[in-house]
Amino acid sequence: METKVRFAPSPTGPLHIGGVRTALFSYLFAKKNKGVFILRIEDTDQNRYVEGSETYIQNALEWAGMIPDEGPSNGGAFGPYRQSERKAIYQQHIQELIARGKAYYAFDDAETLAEARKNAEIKGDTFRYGAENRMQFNNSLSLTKADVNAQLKGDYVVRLKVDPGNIITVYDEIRGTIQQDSDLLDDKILLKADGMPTYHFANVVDDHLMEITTVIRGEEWLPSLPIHQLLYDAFDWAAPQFMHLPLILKPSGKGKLSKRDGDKDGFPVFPLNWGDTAIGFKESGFLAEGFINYLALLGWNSGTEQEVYSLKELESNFSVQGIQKGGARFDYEKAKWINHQHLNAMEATDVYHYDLIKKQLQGVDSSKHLALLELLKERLFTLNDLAKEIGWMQDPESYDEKIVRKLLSKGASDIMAAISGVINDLNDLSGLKEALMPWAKENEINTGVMMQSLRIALVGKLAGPDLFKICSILGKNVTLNRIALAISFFNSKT
RNA sequence: GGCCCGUUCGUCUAUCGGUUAGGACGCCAGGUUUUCAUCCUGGAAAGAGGGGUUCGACUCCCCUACGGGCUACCA
Repeated sequence: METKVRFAPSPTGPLHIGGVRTALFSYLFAKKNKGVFILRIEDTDQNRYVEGSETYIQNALEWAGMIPDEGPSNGGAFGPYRQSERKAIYQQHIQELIARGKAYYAFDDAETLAEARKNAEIKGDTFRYGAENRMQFNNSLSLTKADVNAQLKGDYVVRLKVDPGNIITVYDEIRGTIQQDSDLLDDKILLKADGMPTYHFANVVDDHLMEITTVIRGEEWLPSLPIHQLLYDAFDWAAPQFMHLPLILKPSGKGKLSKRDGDKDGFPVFPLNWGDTAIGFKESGFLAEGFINYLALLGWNSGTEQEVYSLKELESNFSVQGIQKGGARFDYEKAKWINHQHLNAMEATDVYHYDLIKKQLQGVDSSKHLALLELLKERLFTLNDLAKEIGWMQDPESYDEKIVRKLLSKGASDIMAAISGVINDLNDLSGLKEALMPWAKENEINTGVMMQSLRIALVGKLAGPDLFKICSILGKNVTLNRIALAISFFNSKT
């Protein structure tokens, strides 16, 4: 049987990093098994619907390189792929469940239930709408047929009829067998008063109809797995296999990772920008593969010591055995390091394709762009790091005075003047090192002082890439000019 | 509160009864770079606690602690 995995987010805002990882594991599992990856939009809650979310989800998946084989935008044989467009399907199936005696109508209003909940709480109990008390409420099990028919003209919901006294056994591929006493389960609402299904019902019906073989979702769904199993049983359907992924936790402290953590410590928790309210990994200078690579490592490992993977490598190396049970803390430093590995492995010409890179290169002579990237890409952890690495393309605004004083006492001005002479005799500066080093030796000039003086003259401080490469990129005129500028500054200090 | 899941260096993790408990990020030191970063080498750093089972437990079982999730006509 062909493996079919779905990613089923709700369009309630930008896709969180945890959602992306669920998508990633689903995608990887599908690809690993030469199966199908499906996107299904779970928009059954009209109150929480946020405009633009679906587009965001699509864009995020596309950026990450996880293109769905079937979904709302590209269709497929099992559509529609938006739950809001499948109302008739749910209606039909809810009728089947009622006919089978596995579900029933309920007419209790919100106040009644709220009060019952409050009373239970006062007694220290957990409120449950179930076998032990369902006859005390207004529903098609407790009311006469005539009353039910009358009530059906107004608002109603449909509830699952959970039989008491059973031990429900479910199986999770990551955690193994899990058992649950059915007495502790609620008669969950399957169909809401607005005619829309709840998650539990829509999910089971759709997964079955779409012939999903493997359900991969967050750990928060584990407690409702027995309910879902009951639903499959009620329809006489075979349940798919289940994998419940561990959560992504805050970098430190308690709880799961939230947008707030990112805002506080200045890192993204979303794949892409969401208006100006949330920053994305993409805009923060991450390569899609670096981002995905890090995410894969949060809760999965190959069992080898390899940590840097391309998407393709992840697709072929992915395995359920490598999925972690416990939650994983988010670590932005490691994420950047992974990104750095990917960046470093790229050709400069490929790095140059990124808009983020081009933006930082604006105002720089375009004939020098590639040479700059060649020189600097190994220093980048994110694409956005380029700007601070090319500061020396501008004449220095100031000189590190502490170093200047030190160099002054060692005759820096005279050395620089002499260097100017050497440079002046050169046609271009690509051979500067070969010219300057022997010259210094010959004239018994301290190379340390020479190099430091030159660096201060060109950069203003003792930092940055190889000096001779800097000179070469800057060119003869700029180099000479900066040395002259530095000499006059040095002299003003004496 | 009830139910469910989890727990190896600070962090991500390897180990699937017998190991000097391995790797990576971060940190520290040294080297390369006559600078900084990169890079290379080295170092410090872990089995939550208590009971079992076993010749032998990080590994299997139980209890406790801690962490997380669920407990909506939200997903």
